[in-house]
Amino acid sequence: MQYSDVSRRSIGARQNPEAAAAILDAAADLLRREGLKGLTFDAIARAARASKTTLYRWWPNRGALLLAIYMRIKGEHAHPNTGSVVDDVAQTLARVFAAWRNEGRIFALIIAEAQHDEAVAESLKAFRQDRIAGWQVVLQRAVARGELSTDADLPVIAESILAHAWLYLLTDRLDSDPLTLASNVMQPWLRQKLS
Amino acid sequence: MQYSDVSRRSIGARQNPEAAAAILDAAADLLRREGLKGLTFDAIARAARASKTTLYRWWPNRGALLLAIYMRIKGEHAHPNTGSVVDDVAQTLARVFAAWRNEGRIFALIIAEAQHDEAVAESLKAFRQDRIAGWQVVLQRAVARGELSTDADLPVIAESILAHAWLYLLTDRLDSDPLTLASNVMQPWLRQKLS
Amino acid sequence: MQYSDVSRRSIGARQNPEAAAAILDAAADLLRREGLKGLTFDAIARAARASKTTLYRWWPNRGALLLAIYMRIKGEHAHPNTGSVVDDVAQTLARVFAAWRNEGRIFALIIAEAQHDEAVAESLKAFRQDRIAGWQVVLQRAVARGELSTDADLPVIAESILAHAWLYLLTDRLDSDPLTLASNVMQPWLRQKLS
Amino acid sequence: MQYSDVSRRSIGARQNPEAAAAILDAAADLLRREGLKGLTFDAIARAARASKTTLYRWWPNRGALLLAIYMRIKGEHAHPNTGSVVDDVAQTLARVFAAWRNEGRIFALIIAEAQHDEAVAESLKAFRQDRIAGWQVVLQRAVARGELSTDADLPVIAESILAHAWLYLLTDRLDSDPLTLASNVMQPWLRQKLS
DNA sequence: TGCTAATCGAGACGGTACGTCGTGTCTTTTT
DNA sequence: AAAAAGACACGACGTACCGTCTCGATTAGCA
Repeated sequence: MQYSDVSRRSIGARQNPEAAAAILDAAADLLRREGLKGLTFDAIARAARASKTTLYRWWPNRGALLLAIYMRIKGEHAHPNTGSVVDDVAQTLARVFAAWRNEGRIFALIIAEAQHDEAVAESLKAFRQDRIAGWQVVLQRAVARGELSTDADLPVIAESILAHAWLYLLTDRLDSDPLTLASNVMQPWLRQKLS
Repeated sequence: MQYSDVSRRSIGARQNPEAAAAILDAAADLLRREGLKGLTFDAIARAARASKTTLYRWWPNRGALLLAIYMRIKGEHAHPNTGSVVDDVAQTLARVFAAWRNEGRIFALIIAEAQHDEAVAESLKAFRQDRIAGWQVVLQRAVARGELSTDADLPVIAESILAHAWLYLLTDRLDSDPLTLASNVMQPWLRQKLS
Repeated sequence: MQYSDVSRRSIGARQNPEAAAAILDAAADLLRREGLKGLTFDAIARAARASKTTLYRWWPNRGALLLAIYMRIKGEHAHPNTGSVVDDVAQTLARVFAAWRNEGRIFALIIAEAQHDEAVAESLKAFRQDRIAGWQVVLQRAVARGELSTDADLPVIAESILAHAWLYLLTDRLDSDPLTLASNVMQPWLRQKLS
Repeated sequence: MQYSDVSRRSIGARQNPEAAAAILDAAADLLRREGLKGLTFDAIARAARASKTTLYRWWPNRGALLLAIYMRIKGEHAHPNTGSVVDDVAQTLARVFAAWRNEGRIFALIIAEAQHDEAVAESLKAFRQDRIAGWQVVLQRAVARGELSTDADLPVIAESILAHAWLYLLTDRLDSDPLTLASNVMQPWLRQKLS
């Protein structure tokens, strides 16, 4: 099956963003329709009327492509600011879990792919570090509010959140209540515990 | 490279245990030497001097084979009792990480396989719940010692430990210092916090 | 386009002659219809409903395949025995030229292929030596008849005939009169020259 | 590997001879170093620091390019006059074979290319007829000397020499002894035969 | 004792994907 | 108008794995 009707041309000695867009569209579509097994470079090229060379020029391996698909679908998001770090975490987890569910668990597949593909592992590492950094914003606000101690090890907390999120993804529990999870994860770090 | 020197014969109208053993040995060995990529049915058959028919007869897919390898390798183990929950956790993590490293990260591949193999996912779930239960022993001793509050949610703590262990496995950080990790994970739950 | 309707199965741990036959049929057909450019391993496999692996198992390179096609089309032939070596050569050349014409000049393509493919060159060399040996039969009869001197260097004469035949093939003169050519080539070697 | 260090620029609305020269140099060099397989438009462009556009503008196909390379390399040469036709032929063959060897057997590739390129075939035909005419000079001297009969068919003899030369080229036997070949080819035509 | 039935090694088979390479066309920017 | 540069669609290359199959040899248990 073919995704685009027409193929594109070169636009000179530089990469054509239209090609990348068409490829990602076709790939995301394929993934949704056929699952991970159907997401081959051959099939994507066929569907996008692109050449495999072009695919490999943009993304040198399957993992890079998966990450690109993921990034494109995920979109941007700001961290919520509810005034409570537990709620902030809960809301963020809710949004992330929803996204993971809708995308056919692409992200789980990326993690799986990283287990036997060095390059994917590398890309995933960079992505993970970016996410860890992202959580710091939320946590720093909690410190400012006095919810967390000023000497709390924020990267450790961020990684803990991430570890739980991944576990829930990998064990197919994305339907769990995010608030409960957020509470379980964050509770021990809070300064004033509920009596 | 070839694992067995001689090939086996049929021993009549029943399965030959030697064949199964040779196959699992060869598979485990391949996994250690060549990594996850090299663990193909073709390569295993070649190395074990077995026929693909035999492999497929016993283990119809890669997931089944992986679980068989893992079950064969992993042995039993008791939880240590050092008098400090952080040390207990650290020692256990050290042992688990060492095992995971030596096995060529089979367990990571099983998690990966579970992402697109229902049967493997099911087996993995049972295994995970067993591990969670196992941690309770260590944590209950900590409660008895007064390190943890009596109303601490032990399954939540156990799952937190597991989440971090998995994260470290999946992100290829099995060489990290187990004590640091144990400390980071357990610290917030301890009763005596630093003022 | 597809040549065979059904694909074949394995017939055990040995090559299936039906597969080879279907492949050669499809290849010959493709060559006739599409020319040398269309004769790719991919296209042949597609047309014959065979896997590329099977093609490569039988013929490791294009030249070997070309030779096989040639051999299959060419068929067997005995050297004529007219009582005159010039006529024998003329008749054989006539038959060879006719075959070369009908086959879309496959043999010229084989020679061409041999110019940049070591393996083809090797196969062609073996074939050529076989042909040289074949000519000896005709020449020995001529020696017996007294047409050629007993100390004539038969391989040299045979190679001379072959050189001329190749030249006519490669320069697209297969329509030339074989008797004139035979006469030109053989005349100087004959013992009794026509006055 | 790169043939030119710097790339050239346009010299206005006309072709840049430096570009043509660099391209032919690079092509000839590539042919010598990498063989016929390595002589691709991509590789030439890379080595000559030229753009493929320029290559295709000047030589629309491989045959045209090959002929250009050959014309550029081959120089002029006179036929030797040793007093013996066999030696004349031997010396000429020696020179031709040496040239063919040094050129990376370009001429063989031209013959090959002519098998599926009409234009190349045409050029090759003209070249061949020129060579036949060239041989007449040598043969006429032999007639004058009495080595050949006055009613010998010189074009036939010339073509015979050429047929053998081509055969040796195409079957990769350019290292053969030219004197033996010349003797084998010319012997039967000589007037004084060994009794 | 001979027959049946299942297993074994072996490896060919049709498929399909891989990642790379060459082809000929194109656009852009510079001269 | 020509030059370098290089992206593009296309499609072939040769290899690897997959899962299925057929074969001939083997051997235990049943008749």
